[in-house]
Amino acid sequence: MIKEKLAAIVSRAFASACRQGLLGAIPVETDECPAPIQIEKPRLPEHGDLACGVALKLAGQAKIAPIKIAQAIADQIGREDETQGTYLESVTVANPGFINFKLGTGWLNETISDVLCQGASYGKPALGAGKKVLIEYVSANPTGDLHIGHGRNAVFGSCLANLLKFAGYEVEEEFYINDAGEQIAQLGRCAFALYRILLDRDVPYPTEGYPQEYLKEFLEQVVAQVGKQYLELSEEEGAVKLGDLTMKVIIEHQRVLLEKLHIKFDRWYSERDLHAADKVADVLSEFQKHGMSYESEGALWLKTKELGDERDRVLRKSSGSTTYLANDSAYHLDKYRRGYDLMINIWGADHHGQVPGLKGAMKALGVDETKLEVVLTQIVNLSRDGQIVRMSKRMGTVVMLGEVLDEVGVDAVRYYLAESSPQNSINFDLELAKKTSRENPAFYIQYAHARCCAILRRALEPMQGTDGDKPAPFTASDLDGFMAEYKSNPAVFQALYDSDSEVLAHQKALVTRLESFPQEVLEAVETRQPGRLARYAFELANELQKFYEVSRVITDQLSVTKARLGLILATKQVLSNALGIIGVSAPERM
RNA sequence: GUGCCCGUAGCUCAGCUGGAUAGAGCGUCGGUCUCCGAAGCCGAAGGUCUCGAGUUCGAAUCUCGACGGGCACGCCA
Repeated sequence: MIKEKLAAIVSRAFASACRQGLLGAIPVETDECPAPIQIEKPRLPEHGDLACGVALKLAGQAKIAPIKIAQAIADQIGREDETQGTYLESVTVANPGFINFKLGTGWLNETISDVLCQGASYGKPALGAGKKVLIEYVSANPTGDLHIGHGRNAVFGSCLANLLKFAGYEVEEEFYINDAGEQIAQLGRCAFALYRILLDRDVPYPTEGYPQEYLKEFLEQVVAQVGKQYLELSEEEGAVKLGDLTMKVIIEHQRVLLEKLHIKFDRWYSERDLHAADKVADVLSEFQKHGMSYESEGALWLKTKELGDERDRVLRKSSGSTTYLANDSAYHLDKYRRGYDLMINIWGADHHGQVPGLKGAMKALGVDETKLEVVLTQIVNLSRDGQIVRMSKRMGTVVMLGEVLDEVGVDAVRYYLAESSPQNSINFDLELAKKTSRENPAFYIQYAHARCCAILRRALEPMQGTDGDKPAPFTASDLDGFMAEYKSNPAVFQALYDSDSEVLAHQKALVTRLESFPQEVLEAVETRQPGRLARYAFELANELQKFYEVSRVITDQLSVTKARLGLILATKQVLSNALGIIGVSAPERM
């Protein structure tokens, strides 16, 4: 990476300047720069391609003006062998103490060559190698449809999984089904009543529970499957039977919907299995063994207050049934025993209050709780015609994920839901998303990719002109030959640049953007923010468009055409890599 | 009442391990196709970064306090 190479150069220059006693109060024997050397892209183009502000940070210790430090360091740089020739065009110093670099084309050309050599692996960091990660997300209750909030959780989890896979982790994606407990019993009661109502029986619908409207479509499917055969069951048996049938239909509905969003789980983990394998009882005895639980008022409590929570929490109610925390502890202990290096849960922010309890439980079990990360995704506010639609299961105004998908399309939904950082809420206006669907960022990025493909097709097609048709510029085997050259000789790319400084700036900007992809990936992984790559893809698309406006790719000069075709191929590759991580398709034409 | 998240252009959002004149998109207004996809590009207008203190040579960024919005505080799940 260029930034690293520059940082190394600055670091050597620092040591050299230091030895010569040019850095004020900083001792001459200091070899390691006491401030981090960060290379950044300046906001303004006249400040060069890259810049380093380390002199500002050293000013305090050196007790001399930052500009003098910058000058002293910059003076050392020209003497390095590596900077001779094509790599660095200029090194200048600017107030208040920045060192500004104007890049030559050496590294840029190597970047393009690198992209083409590495292809779909370009930008892949090595940090995940050999590490196993479990990402648990969505985990919606099997009692109803998925809404847009689930969609956000789903898209975020899926993008994070893609990102970590790209980074070399061995990733498993898991959906935890809460298919036990009181909510399922309640679903059963509602389902059995609605079943009979749909079959013209006059029975009362439970006042407590899920609204009829909400369950109707699922019960209609159940009726279609099983007919009248359960009509005469007792209330108790009917609730169990219809609850199970309805739940199956709902889970299948959720699975199909998620698949439409291009999400496929490796495992659907059932809470019932947890109970059936006595894992909840196990975890309770583990707590006991660690001396972390006690009985009081007929209930069993976990000593979470000792472990950073605000109070102790109940594990087993006086009724004898276990709490959500106990079940969840059992589930997470099971995850630990499966041996992952990292476990990430994606939860809706409305569950943030559970984090201390679960973390406390993991501490109580003596497992390394830092292996468990919980990412909270804030809510999605949907609006329609500018009116906010509140999401409440009790109201008929809920907009379901399926509806949004049908209206806006998978790619746009994934892009919009992936783009924002999880801790920020999203305002998703359906009418706006539809109205601007041709101009939305997802489309724009795809358009850029399609444009690259169109140019490459052009290179292989006969040219039609007013003075008659000309044969196709190149054949497929010509392009294969070019590719071999691109990979082995970065100098072929020298021909792509213009001498006009404004045009040259666009050309360099595009390559520089390709160059920063690996860094973007690294930062996205470290901060668990795949959304950064969505925004990166947009910026790359924008650089391509600017390049395209001023740089004709297919020209009558072979060396120029060859170099620019290579750049187009590289841009297409990186767009595709970035889109792949956020799960948006990269179309050849549109 | 307590805890967590958020507050940046008319709207939607970046930037937040402190650094140069705070950036995009949409919307608005104005340019731009005999030429590889104009679904594009260029330009203009639009900001006391909610407010107030503090730390600092320097704060949208860090600290504290207001104000505003959201969420959570069960022997529910």
